[in-house]
Order: sequence, then structure tokens, then C-alpha cells
Amino acid sequence: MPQATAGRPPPPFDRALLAGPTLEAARALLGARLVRVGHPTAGDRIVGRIVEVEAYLGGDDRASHARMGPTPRNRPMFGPPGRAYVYLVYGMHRCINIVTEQEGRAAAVLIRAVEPLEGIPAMRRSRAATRTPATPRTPDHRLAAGPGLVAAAFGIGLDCNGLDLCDTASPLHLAAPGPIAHGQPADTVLAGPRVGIGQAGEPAVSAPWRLAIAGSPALSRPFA
DNA sequence: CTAATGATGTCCT
DNA sequence: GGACATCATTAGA
Repeated sequence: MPQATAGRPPPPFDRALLAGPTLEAARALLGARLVRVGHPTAGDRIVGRIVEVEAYLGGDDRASHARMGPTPRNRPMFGPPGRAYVYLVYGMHRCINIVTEQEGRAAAVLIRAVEPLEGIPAMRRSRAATRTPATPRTPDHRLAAGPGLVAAAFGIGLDCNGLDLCDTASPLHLAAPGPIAHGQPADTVLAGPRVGIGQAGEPAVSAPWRLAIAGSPALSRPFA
């Protein structure tokens, strides 16, 4: 399991990887780090490894929030790549996306699960301030094991909308994946249908655009 | 173990 | 009115 990554800050995330096709961006985001600094209440520095994402394409993707064109809610999806798109789901949970492709082409990648690396006590404090507190029995690796839990654990609110996630000066940003130890096998990537989009119909329902790192204990739910 | 359900804002048909 | 890019808890097999 990843450990002891606190020594030196990892390099920022390359915006060029987000400016291209969304499925490639989604693939590149697996293994990247999500970094929270200057948390409003929990303080400290929170870092985790992105282990599960979903790709939402603009235009033809009937499951995407952008399918009806720009609205006040989805406006960030039409902006430049690398920015945050945060929204409220089910009236109570927040989800965070990373905007992809060129400005004007609405697309984004939803972060569905993150494996905690640093600032675990701060993550627990952050969860405690939400509707979905962690209990003492919640294992560390389950603290951000779902899209709503990622936002809860990292203290992500609608105020994070539009933040530049490729800028390490942002209170919330991305960092490049950690180095692969010599001789270690590359991660196996799982692909399956996206979760909770039954209304979209085919082909959106069956498109295998949910991606994850095989074997992570932090996945939101198993793959088929 | 799986299934049902409540909470609850926003946008859809 | 219905469904939702969700989560936790309770009821049941």
C-alpha cells in the first residue's frame, strides 16, 4: 500500500493531459493525487490517490449534465480544461469533476473514489462536519470511497467551483502520480458501465466509461 | 448477505 | 410529479 509520500511535494498535474479526449484524460487521472490545503475547518494538508473516475462527454453523451446545453449549474463544464465542476446531487451530497477538452466543448471526469495518503485525521474531522460522518469503525481506506465521500473528506463545497486544479496555489489541486517503484508492475485498469445513469438510455448506459485501478481497497463498489 | 428506504435541492418531462 | 453522477440505516432471507 502507498506510504510515506510526505517528504517532497509531487509535481503539478499537466494540463495538456486534460485538454485532449476525455477518455484519455480519465485514464491519466487514475493514480494522480488530489491535494487539499487551507481547509476551512479541518486544517492541515489532505492528500489522496485517485483510484476511480467516470468520463462524461459533451454533446452526444445523454448521461452528461451538459446534454441540455449550458445552464447556471453546468457552466464550468463549458470552460477551459483543468478547472473544477462541483455540483449538488440528491439534494445533499457534493460531487467534484475535472473539466476536460477545449473551452466550449463540455466534458468532464467525475472523481468517484480516492485512497487516503496524508492528513487522515483531518479527513475524519472534515467528514464529521458533514451529513456523512465517519465512525471510529470506518477504516482509513474507506474515508473517500465514493463520489459524495470524496467531497466530504476533502471539504469540497460549491465554493470550490471553478478552481484551477492544475495550479498548485489553489486550495484544492491535482498532483502527478507518484513514481513507480523499479520492477513494479503497472496498475491494471478496470472499465465498466457508469453508475446511476439509468435515465440516459443506450448507448450511454452500457458505455464502459467508469474506470478504476484494480485491487484498490477504496473503490466505491465492485466491478461486474 | 441483499433489498428497501429516508433525507432533500434542482432540474427534468 | 419523477428522477437524480448518493449514503447510511434498517429490515429481511
